[in-house]
Amino acid sequence: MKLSTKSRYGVRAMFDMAFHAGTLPAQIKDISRRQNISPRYLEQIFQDLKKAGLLKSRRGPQGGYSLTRPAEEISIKEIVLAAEGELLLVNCIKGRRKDGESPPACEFDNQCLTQHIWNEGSRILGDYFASISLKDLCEQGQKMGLEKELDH
Amino acid sequence: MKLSTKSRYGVRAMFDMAFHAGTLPAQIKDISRRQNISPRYLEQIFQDLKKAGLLKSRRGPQGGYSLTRPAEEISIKEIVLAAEGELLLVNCIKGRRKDGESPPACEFDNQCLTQHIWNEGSRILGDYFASISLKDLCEQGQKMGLEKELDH
DNA sequence: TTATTCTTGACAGTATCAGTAGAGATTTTT
DNA sequence: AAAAATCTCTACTGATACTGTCAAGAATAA
Repeated sequence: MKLSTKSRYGVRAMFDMAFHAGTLPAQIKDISRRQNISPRYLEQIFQDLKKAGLLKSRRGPQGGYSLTRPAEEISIKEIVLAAEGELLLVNCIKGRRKDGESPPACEFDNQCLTQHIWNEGSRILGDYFASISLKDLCEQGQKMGLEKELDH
Repeated sequence: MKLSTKSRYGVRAMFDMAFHAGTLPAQIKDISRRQNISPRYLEQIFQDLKKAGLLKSRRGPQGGYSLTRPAEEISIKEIVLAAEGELLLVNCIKGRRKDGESPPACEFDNQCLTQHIWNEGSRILGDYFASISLKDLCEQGQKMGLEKELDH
């Protein structure tokens, strides 16, 4: 029931980008240094975040990554979702495809009382994460007196 | 971010016991048959639930397990807690022992903005699980027309 | 052209999960 | 006292996912 480090690093990295944002894209090496995350690993995470449409990139000198949207429009939920793949406490019924080819669902299917609990729990958690934006984190960081190290 | 099968099986098994409760203790073999859970694995889970004080046991013929408290006084949170060991989305700060020997905490410690989010998420999830009792599940099971198979 | 930076895919060690298994302890029944 | 039923404890195992590392390549700015 633990979040993977991808989620935690992902959120930290995205916050870092929003907090230290300058005019030029932020680079892996700076983010990984400030956040103490393995740069090679962060690369992978950023690919996930990019696929999810949260980041855009630019190669070459002066290149790097930048947020695709303003910080107040990016929620923790989106980041966790992109990093984790999904936000479900159980695997029971995920899928439920329309083409009839349903994945190996729980054998109790709709008769399962506990299914509802896990789904509701997932929803509640997702709603909480959705209620927090990167901007919220930035404001909190400023209150705490975190130093801004402007990227360029 | 998935719950382990211990939690899911644990809740199902505890519900099963509450729902089919007779005068004598419920036995592993009956519960595992009805819930389609490996009996040897369920043994292990029940040891955890027993250590947590949710179950009591009796050996020998006519022996088995029974709930230590009425179904309305046992919440899903307690079961998940017993099976999962803890209800925390991250490992960052758990521990914080008083003897100074603190476990390897997150290097950012209190400066970590995201820590608060994960802790709050854990709390919210725990509160939801705490709001549901085994009795609630039993009532729902009755509404759904689940057949009771009284143990003895 | 060169240096910089992201991109893609493969690889590996470790830990955890999910389950199996065997031998032992306790209790009831006969 | 013996036998059978049931829980108890510990160890083991195969599969999977997690948490990285690494190498070679592609794009871009200077």
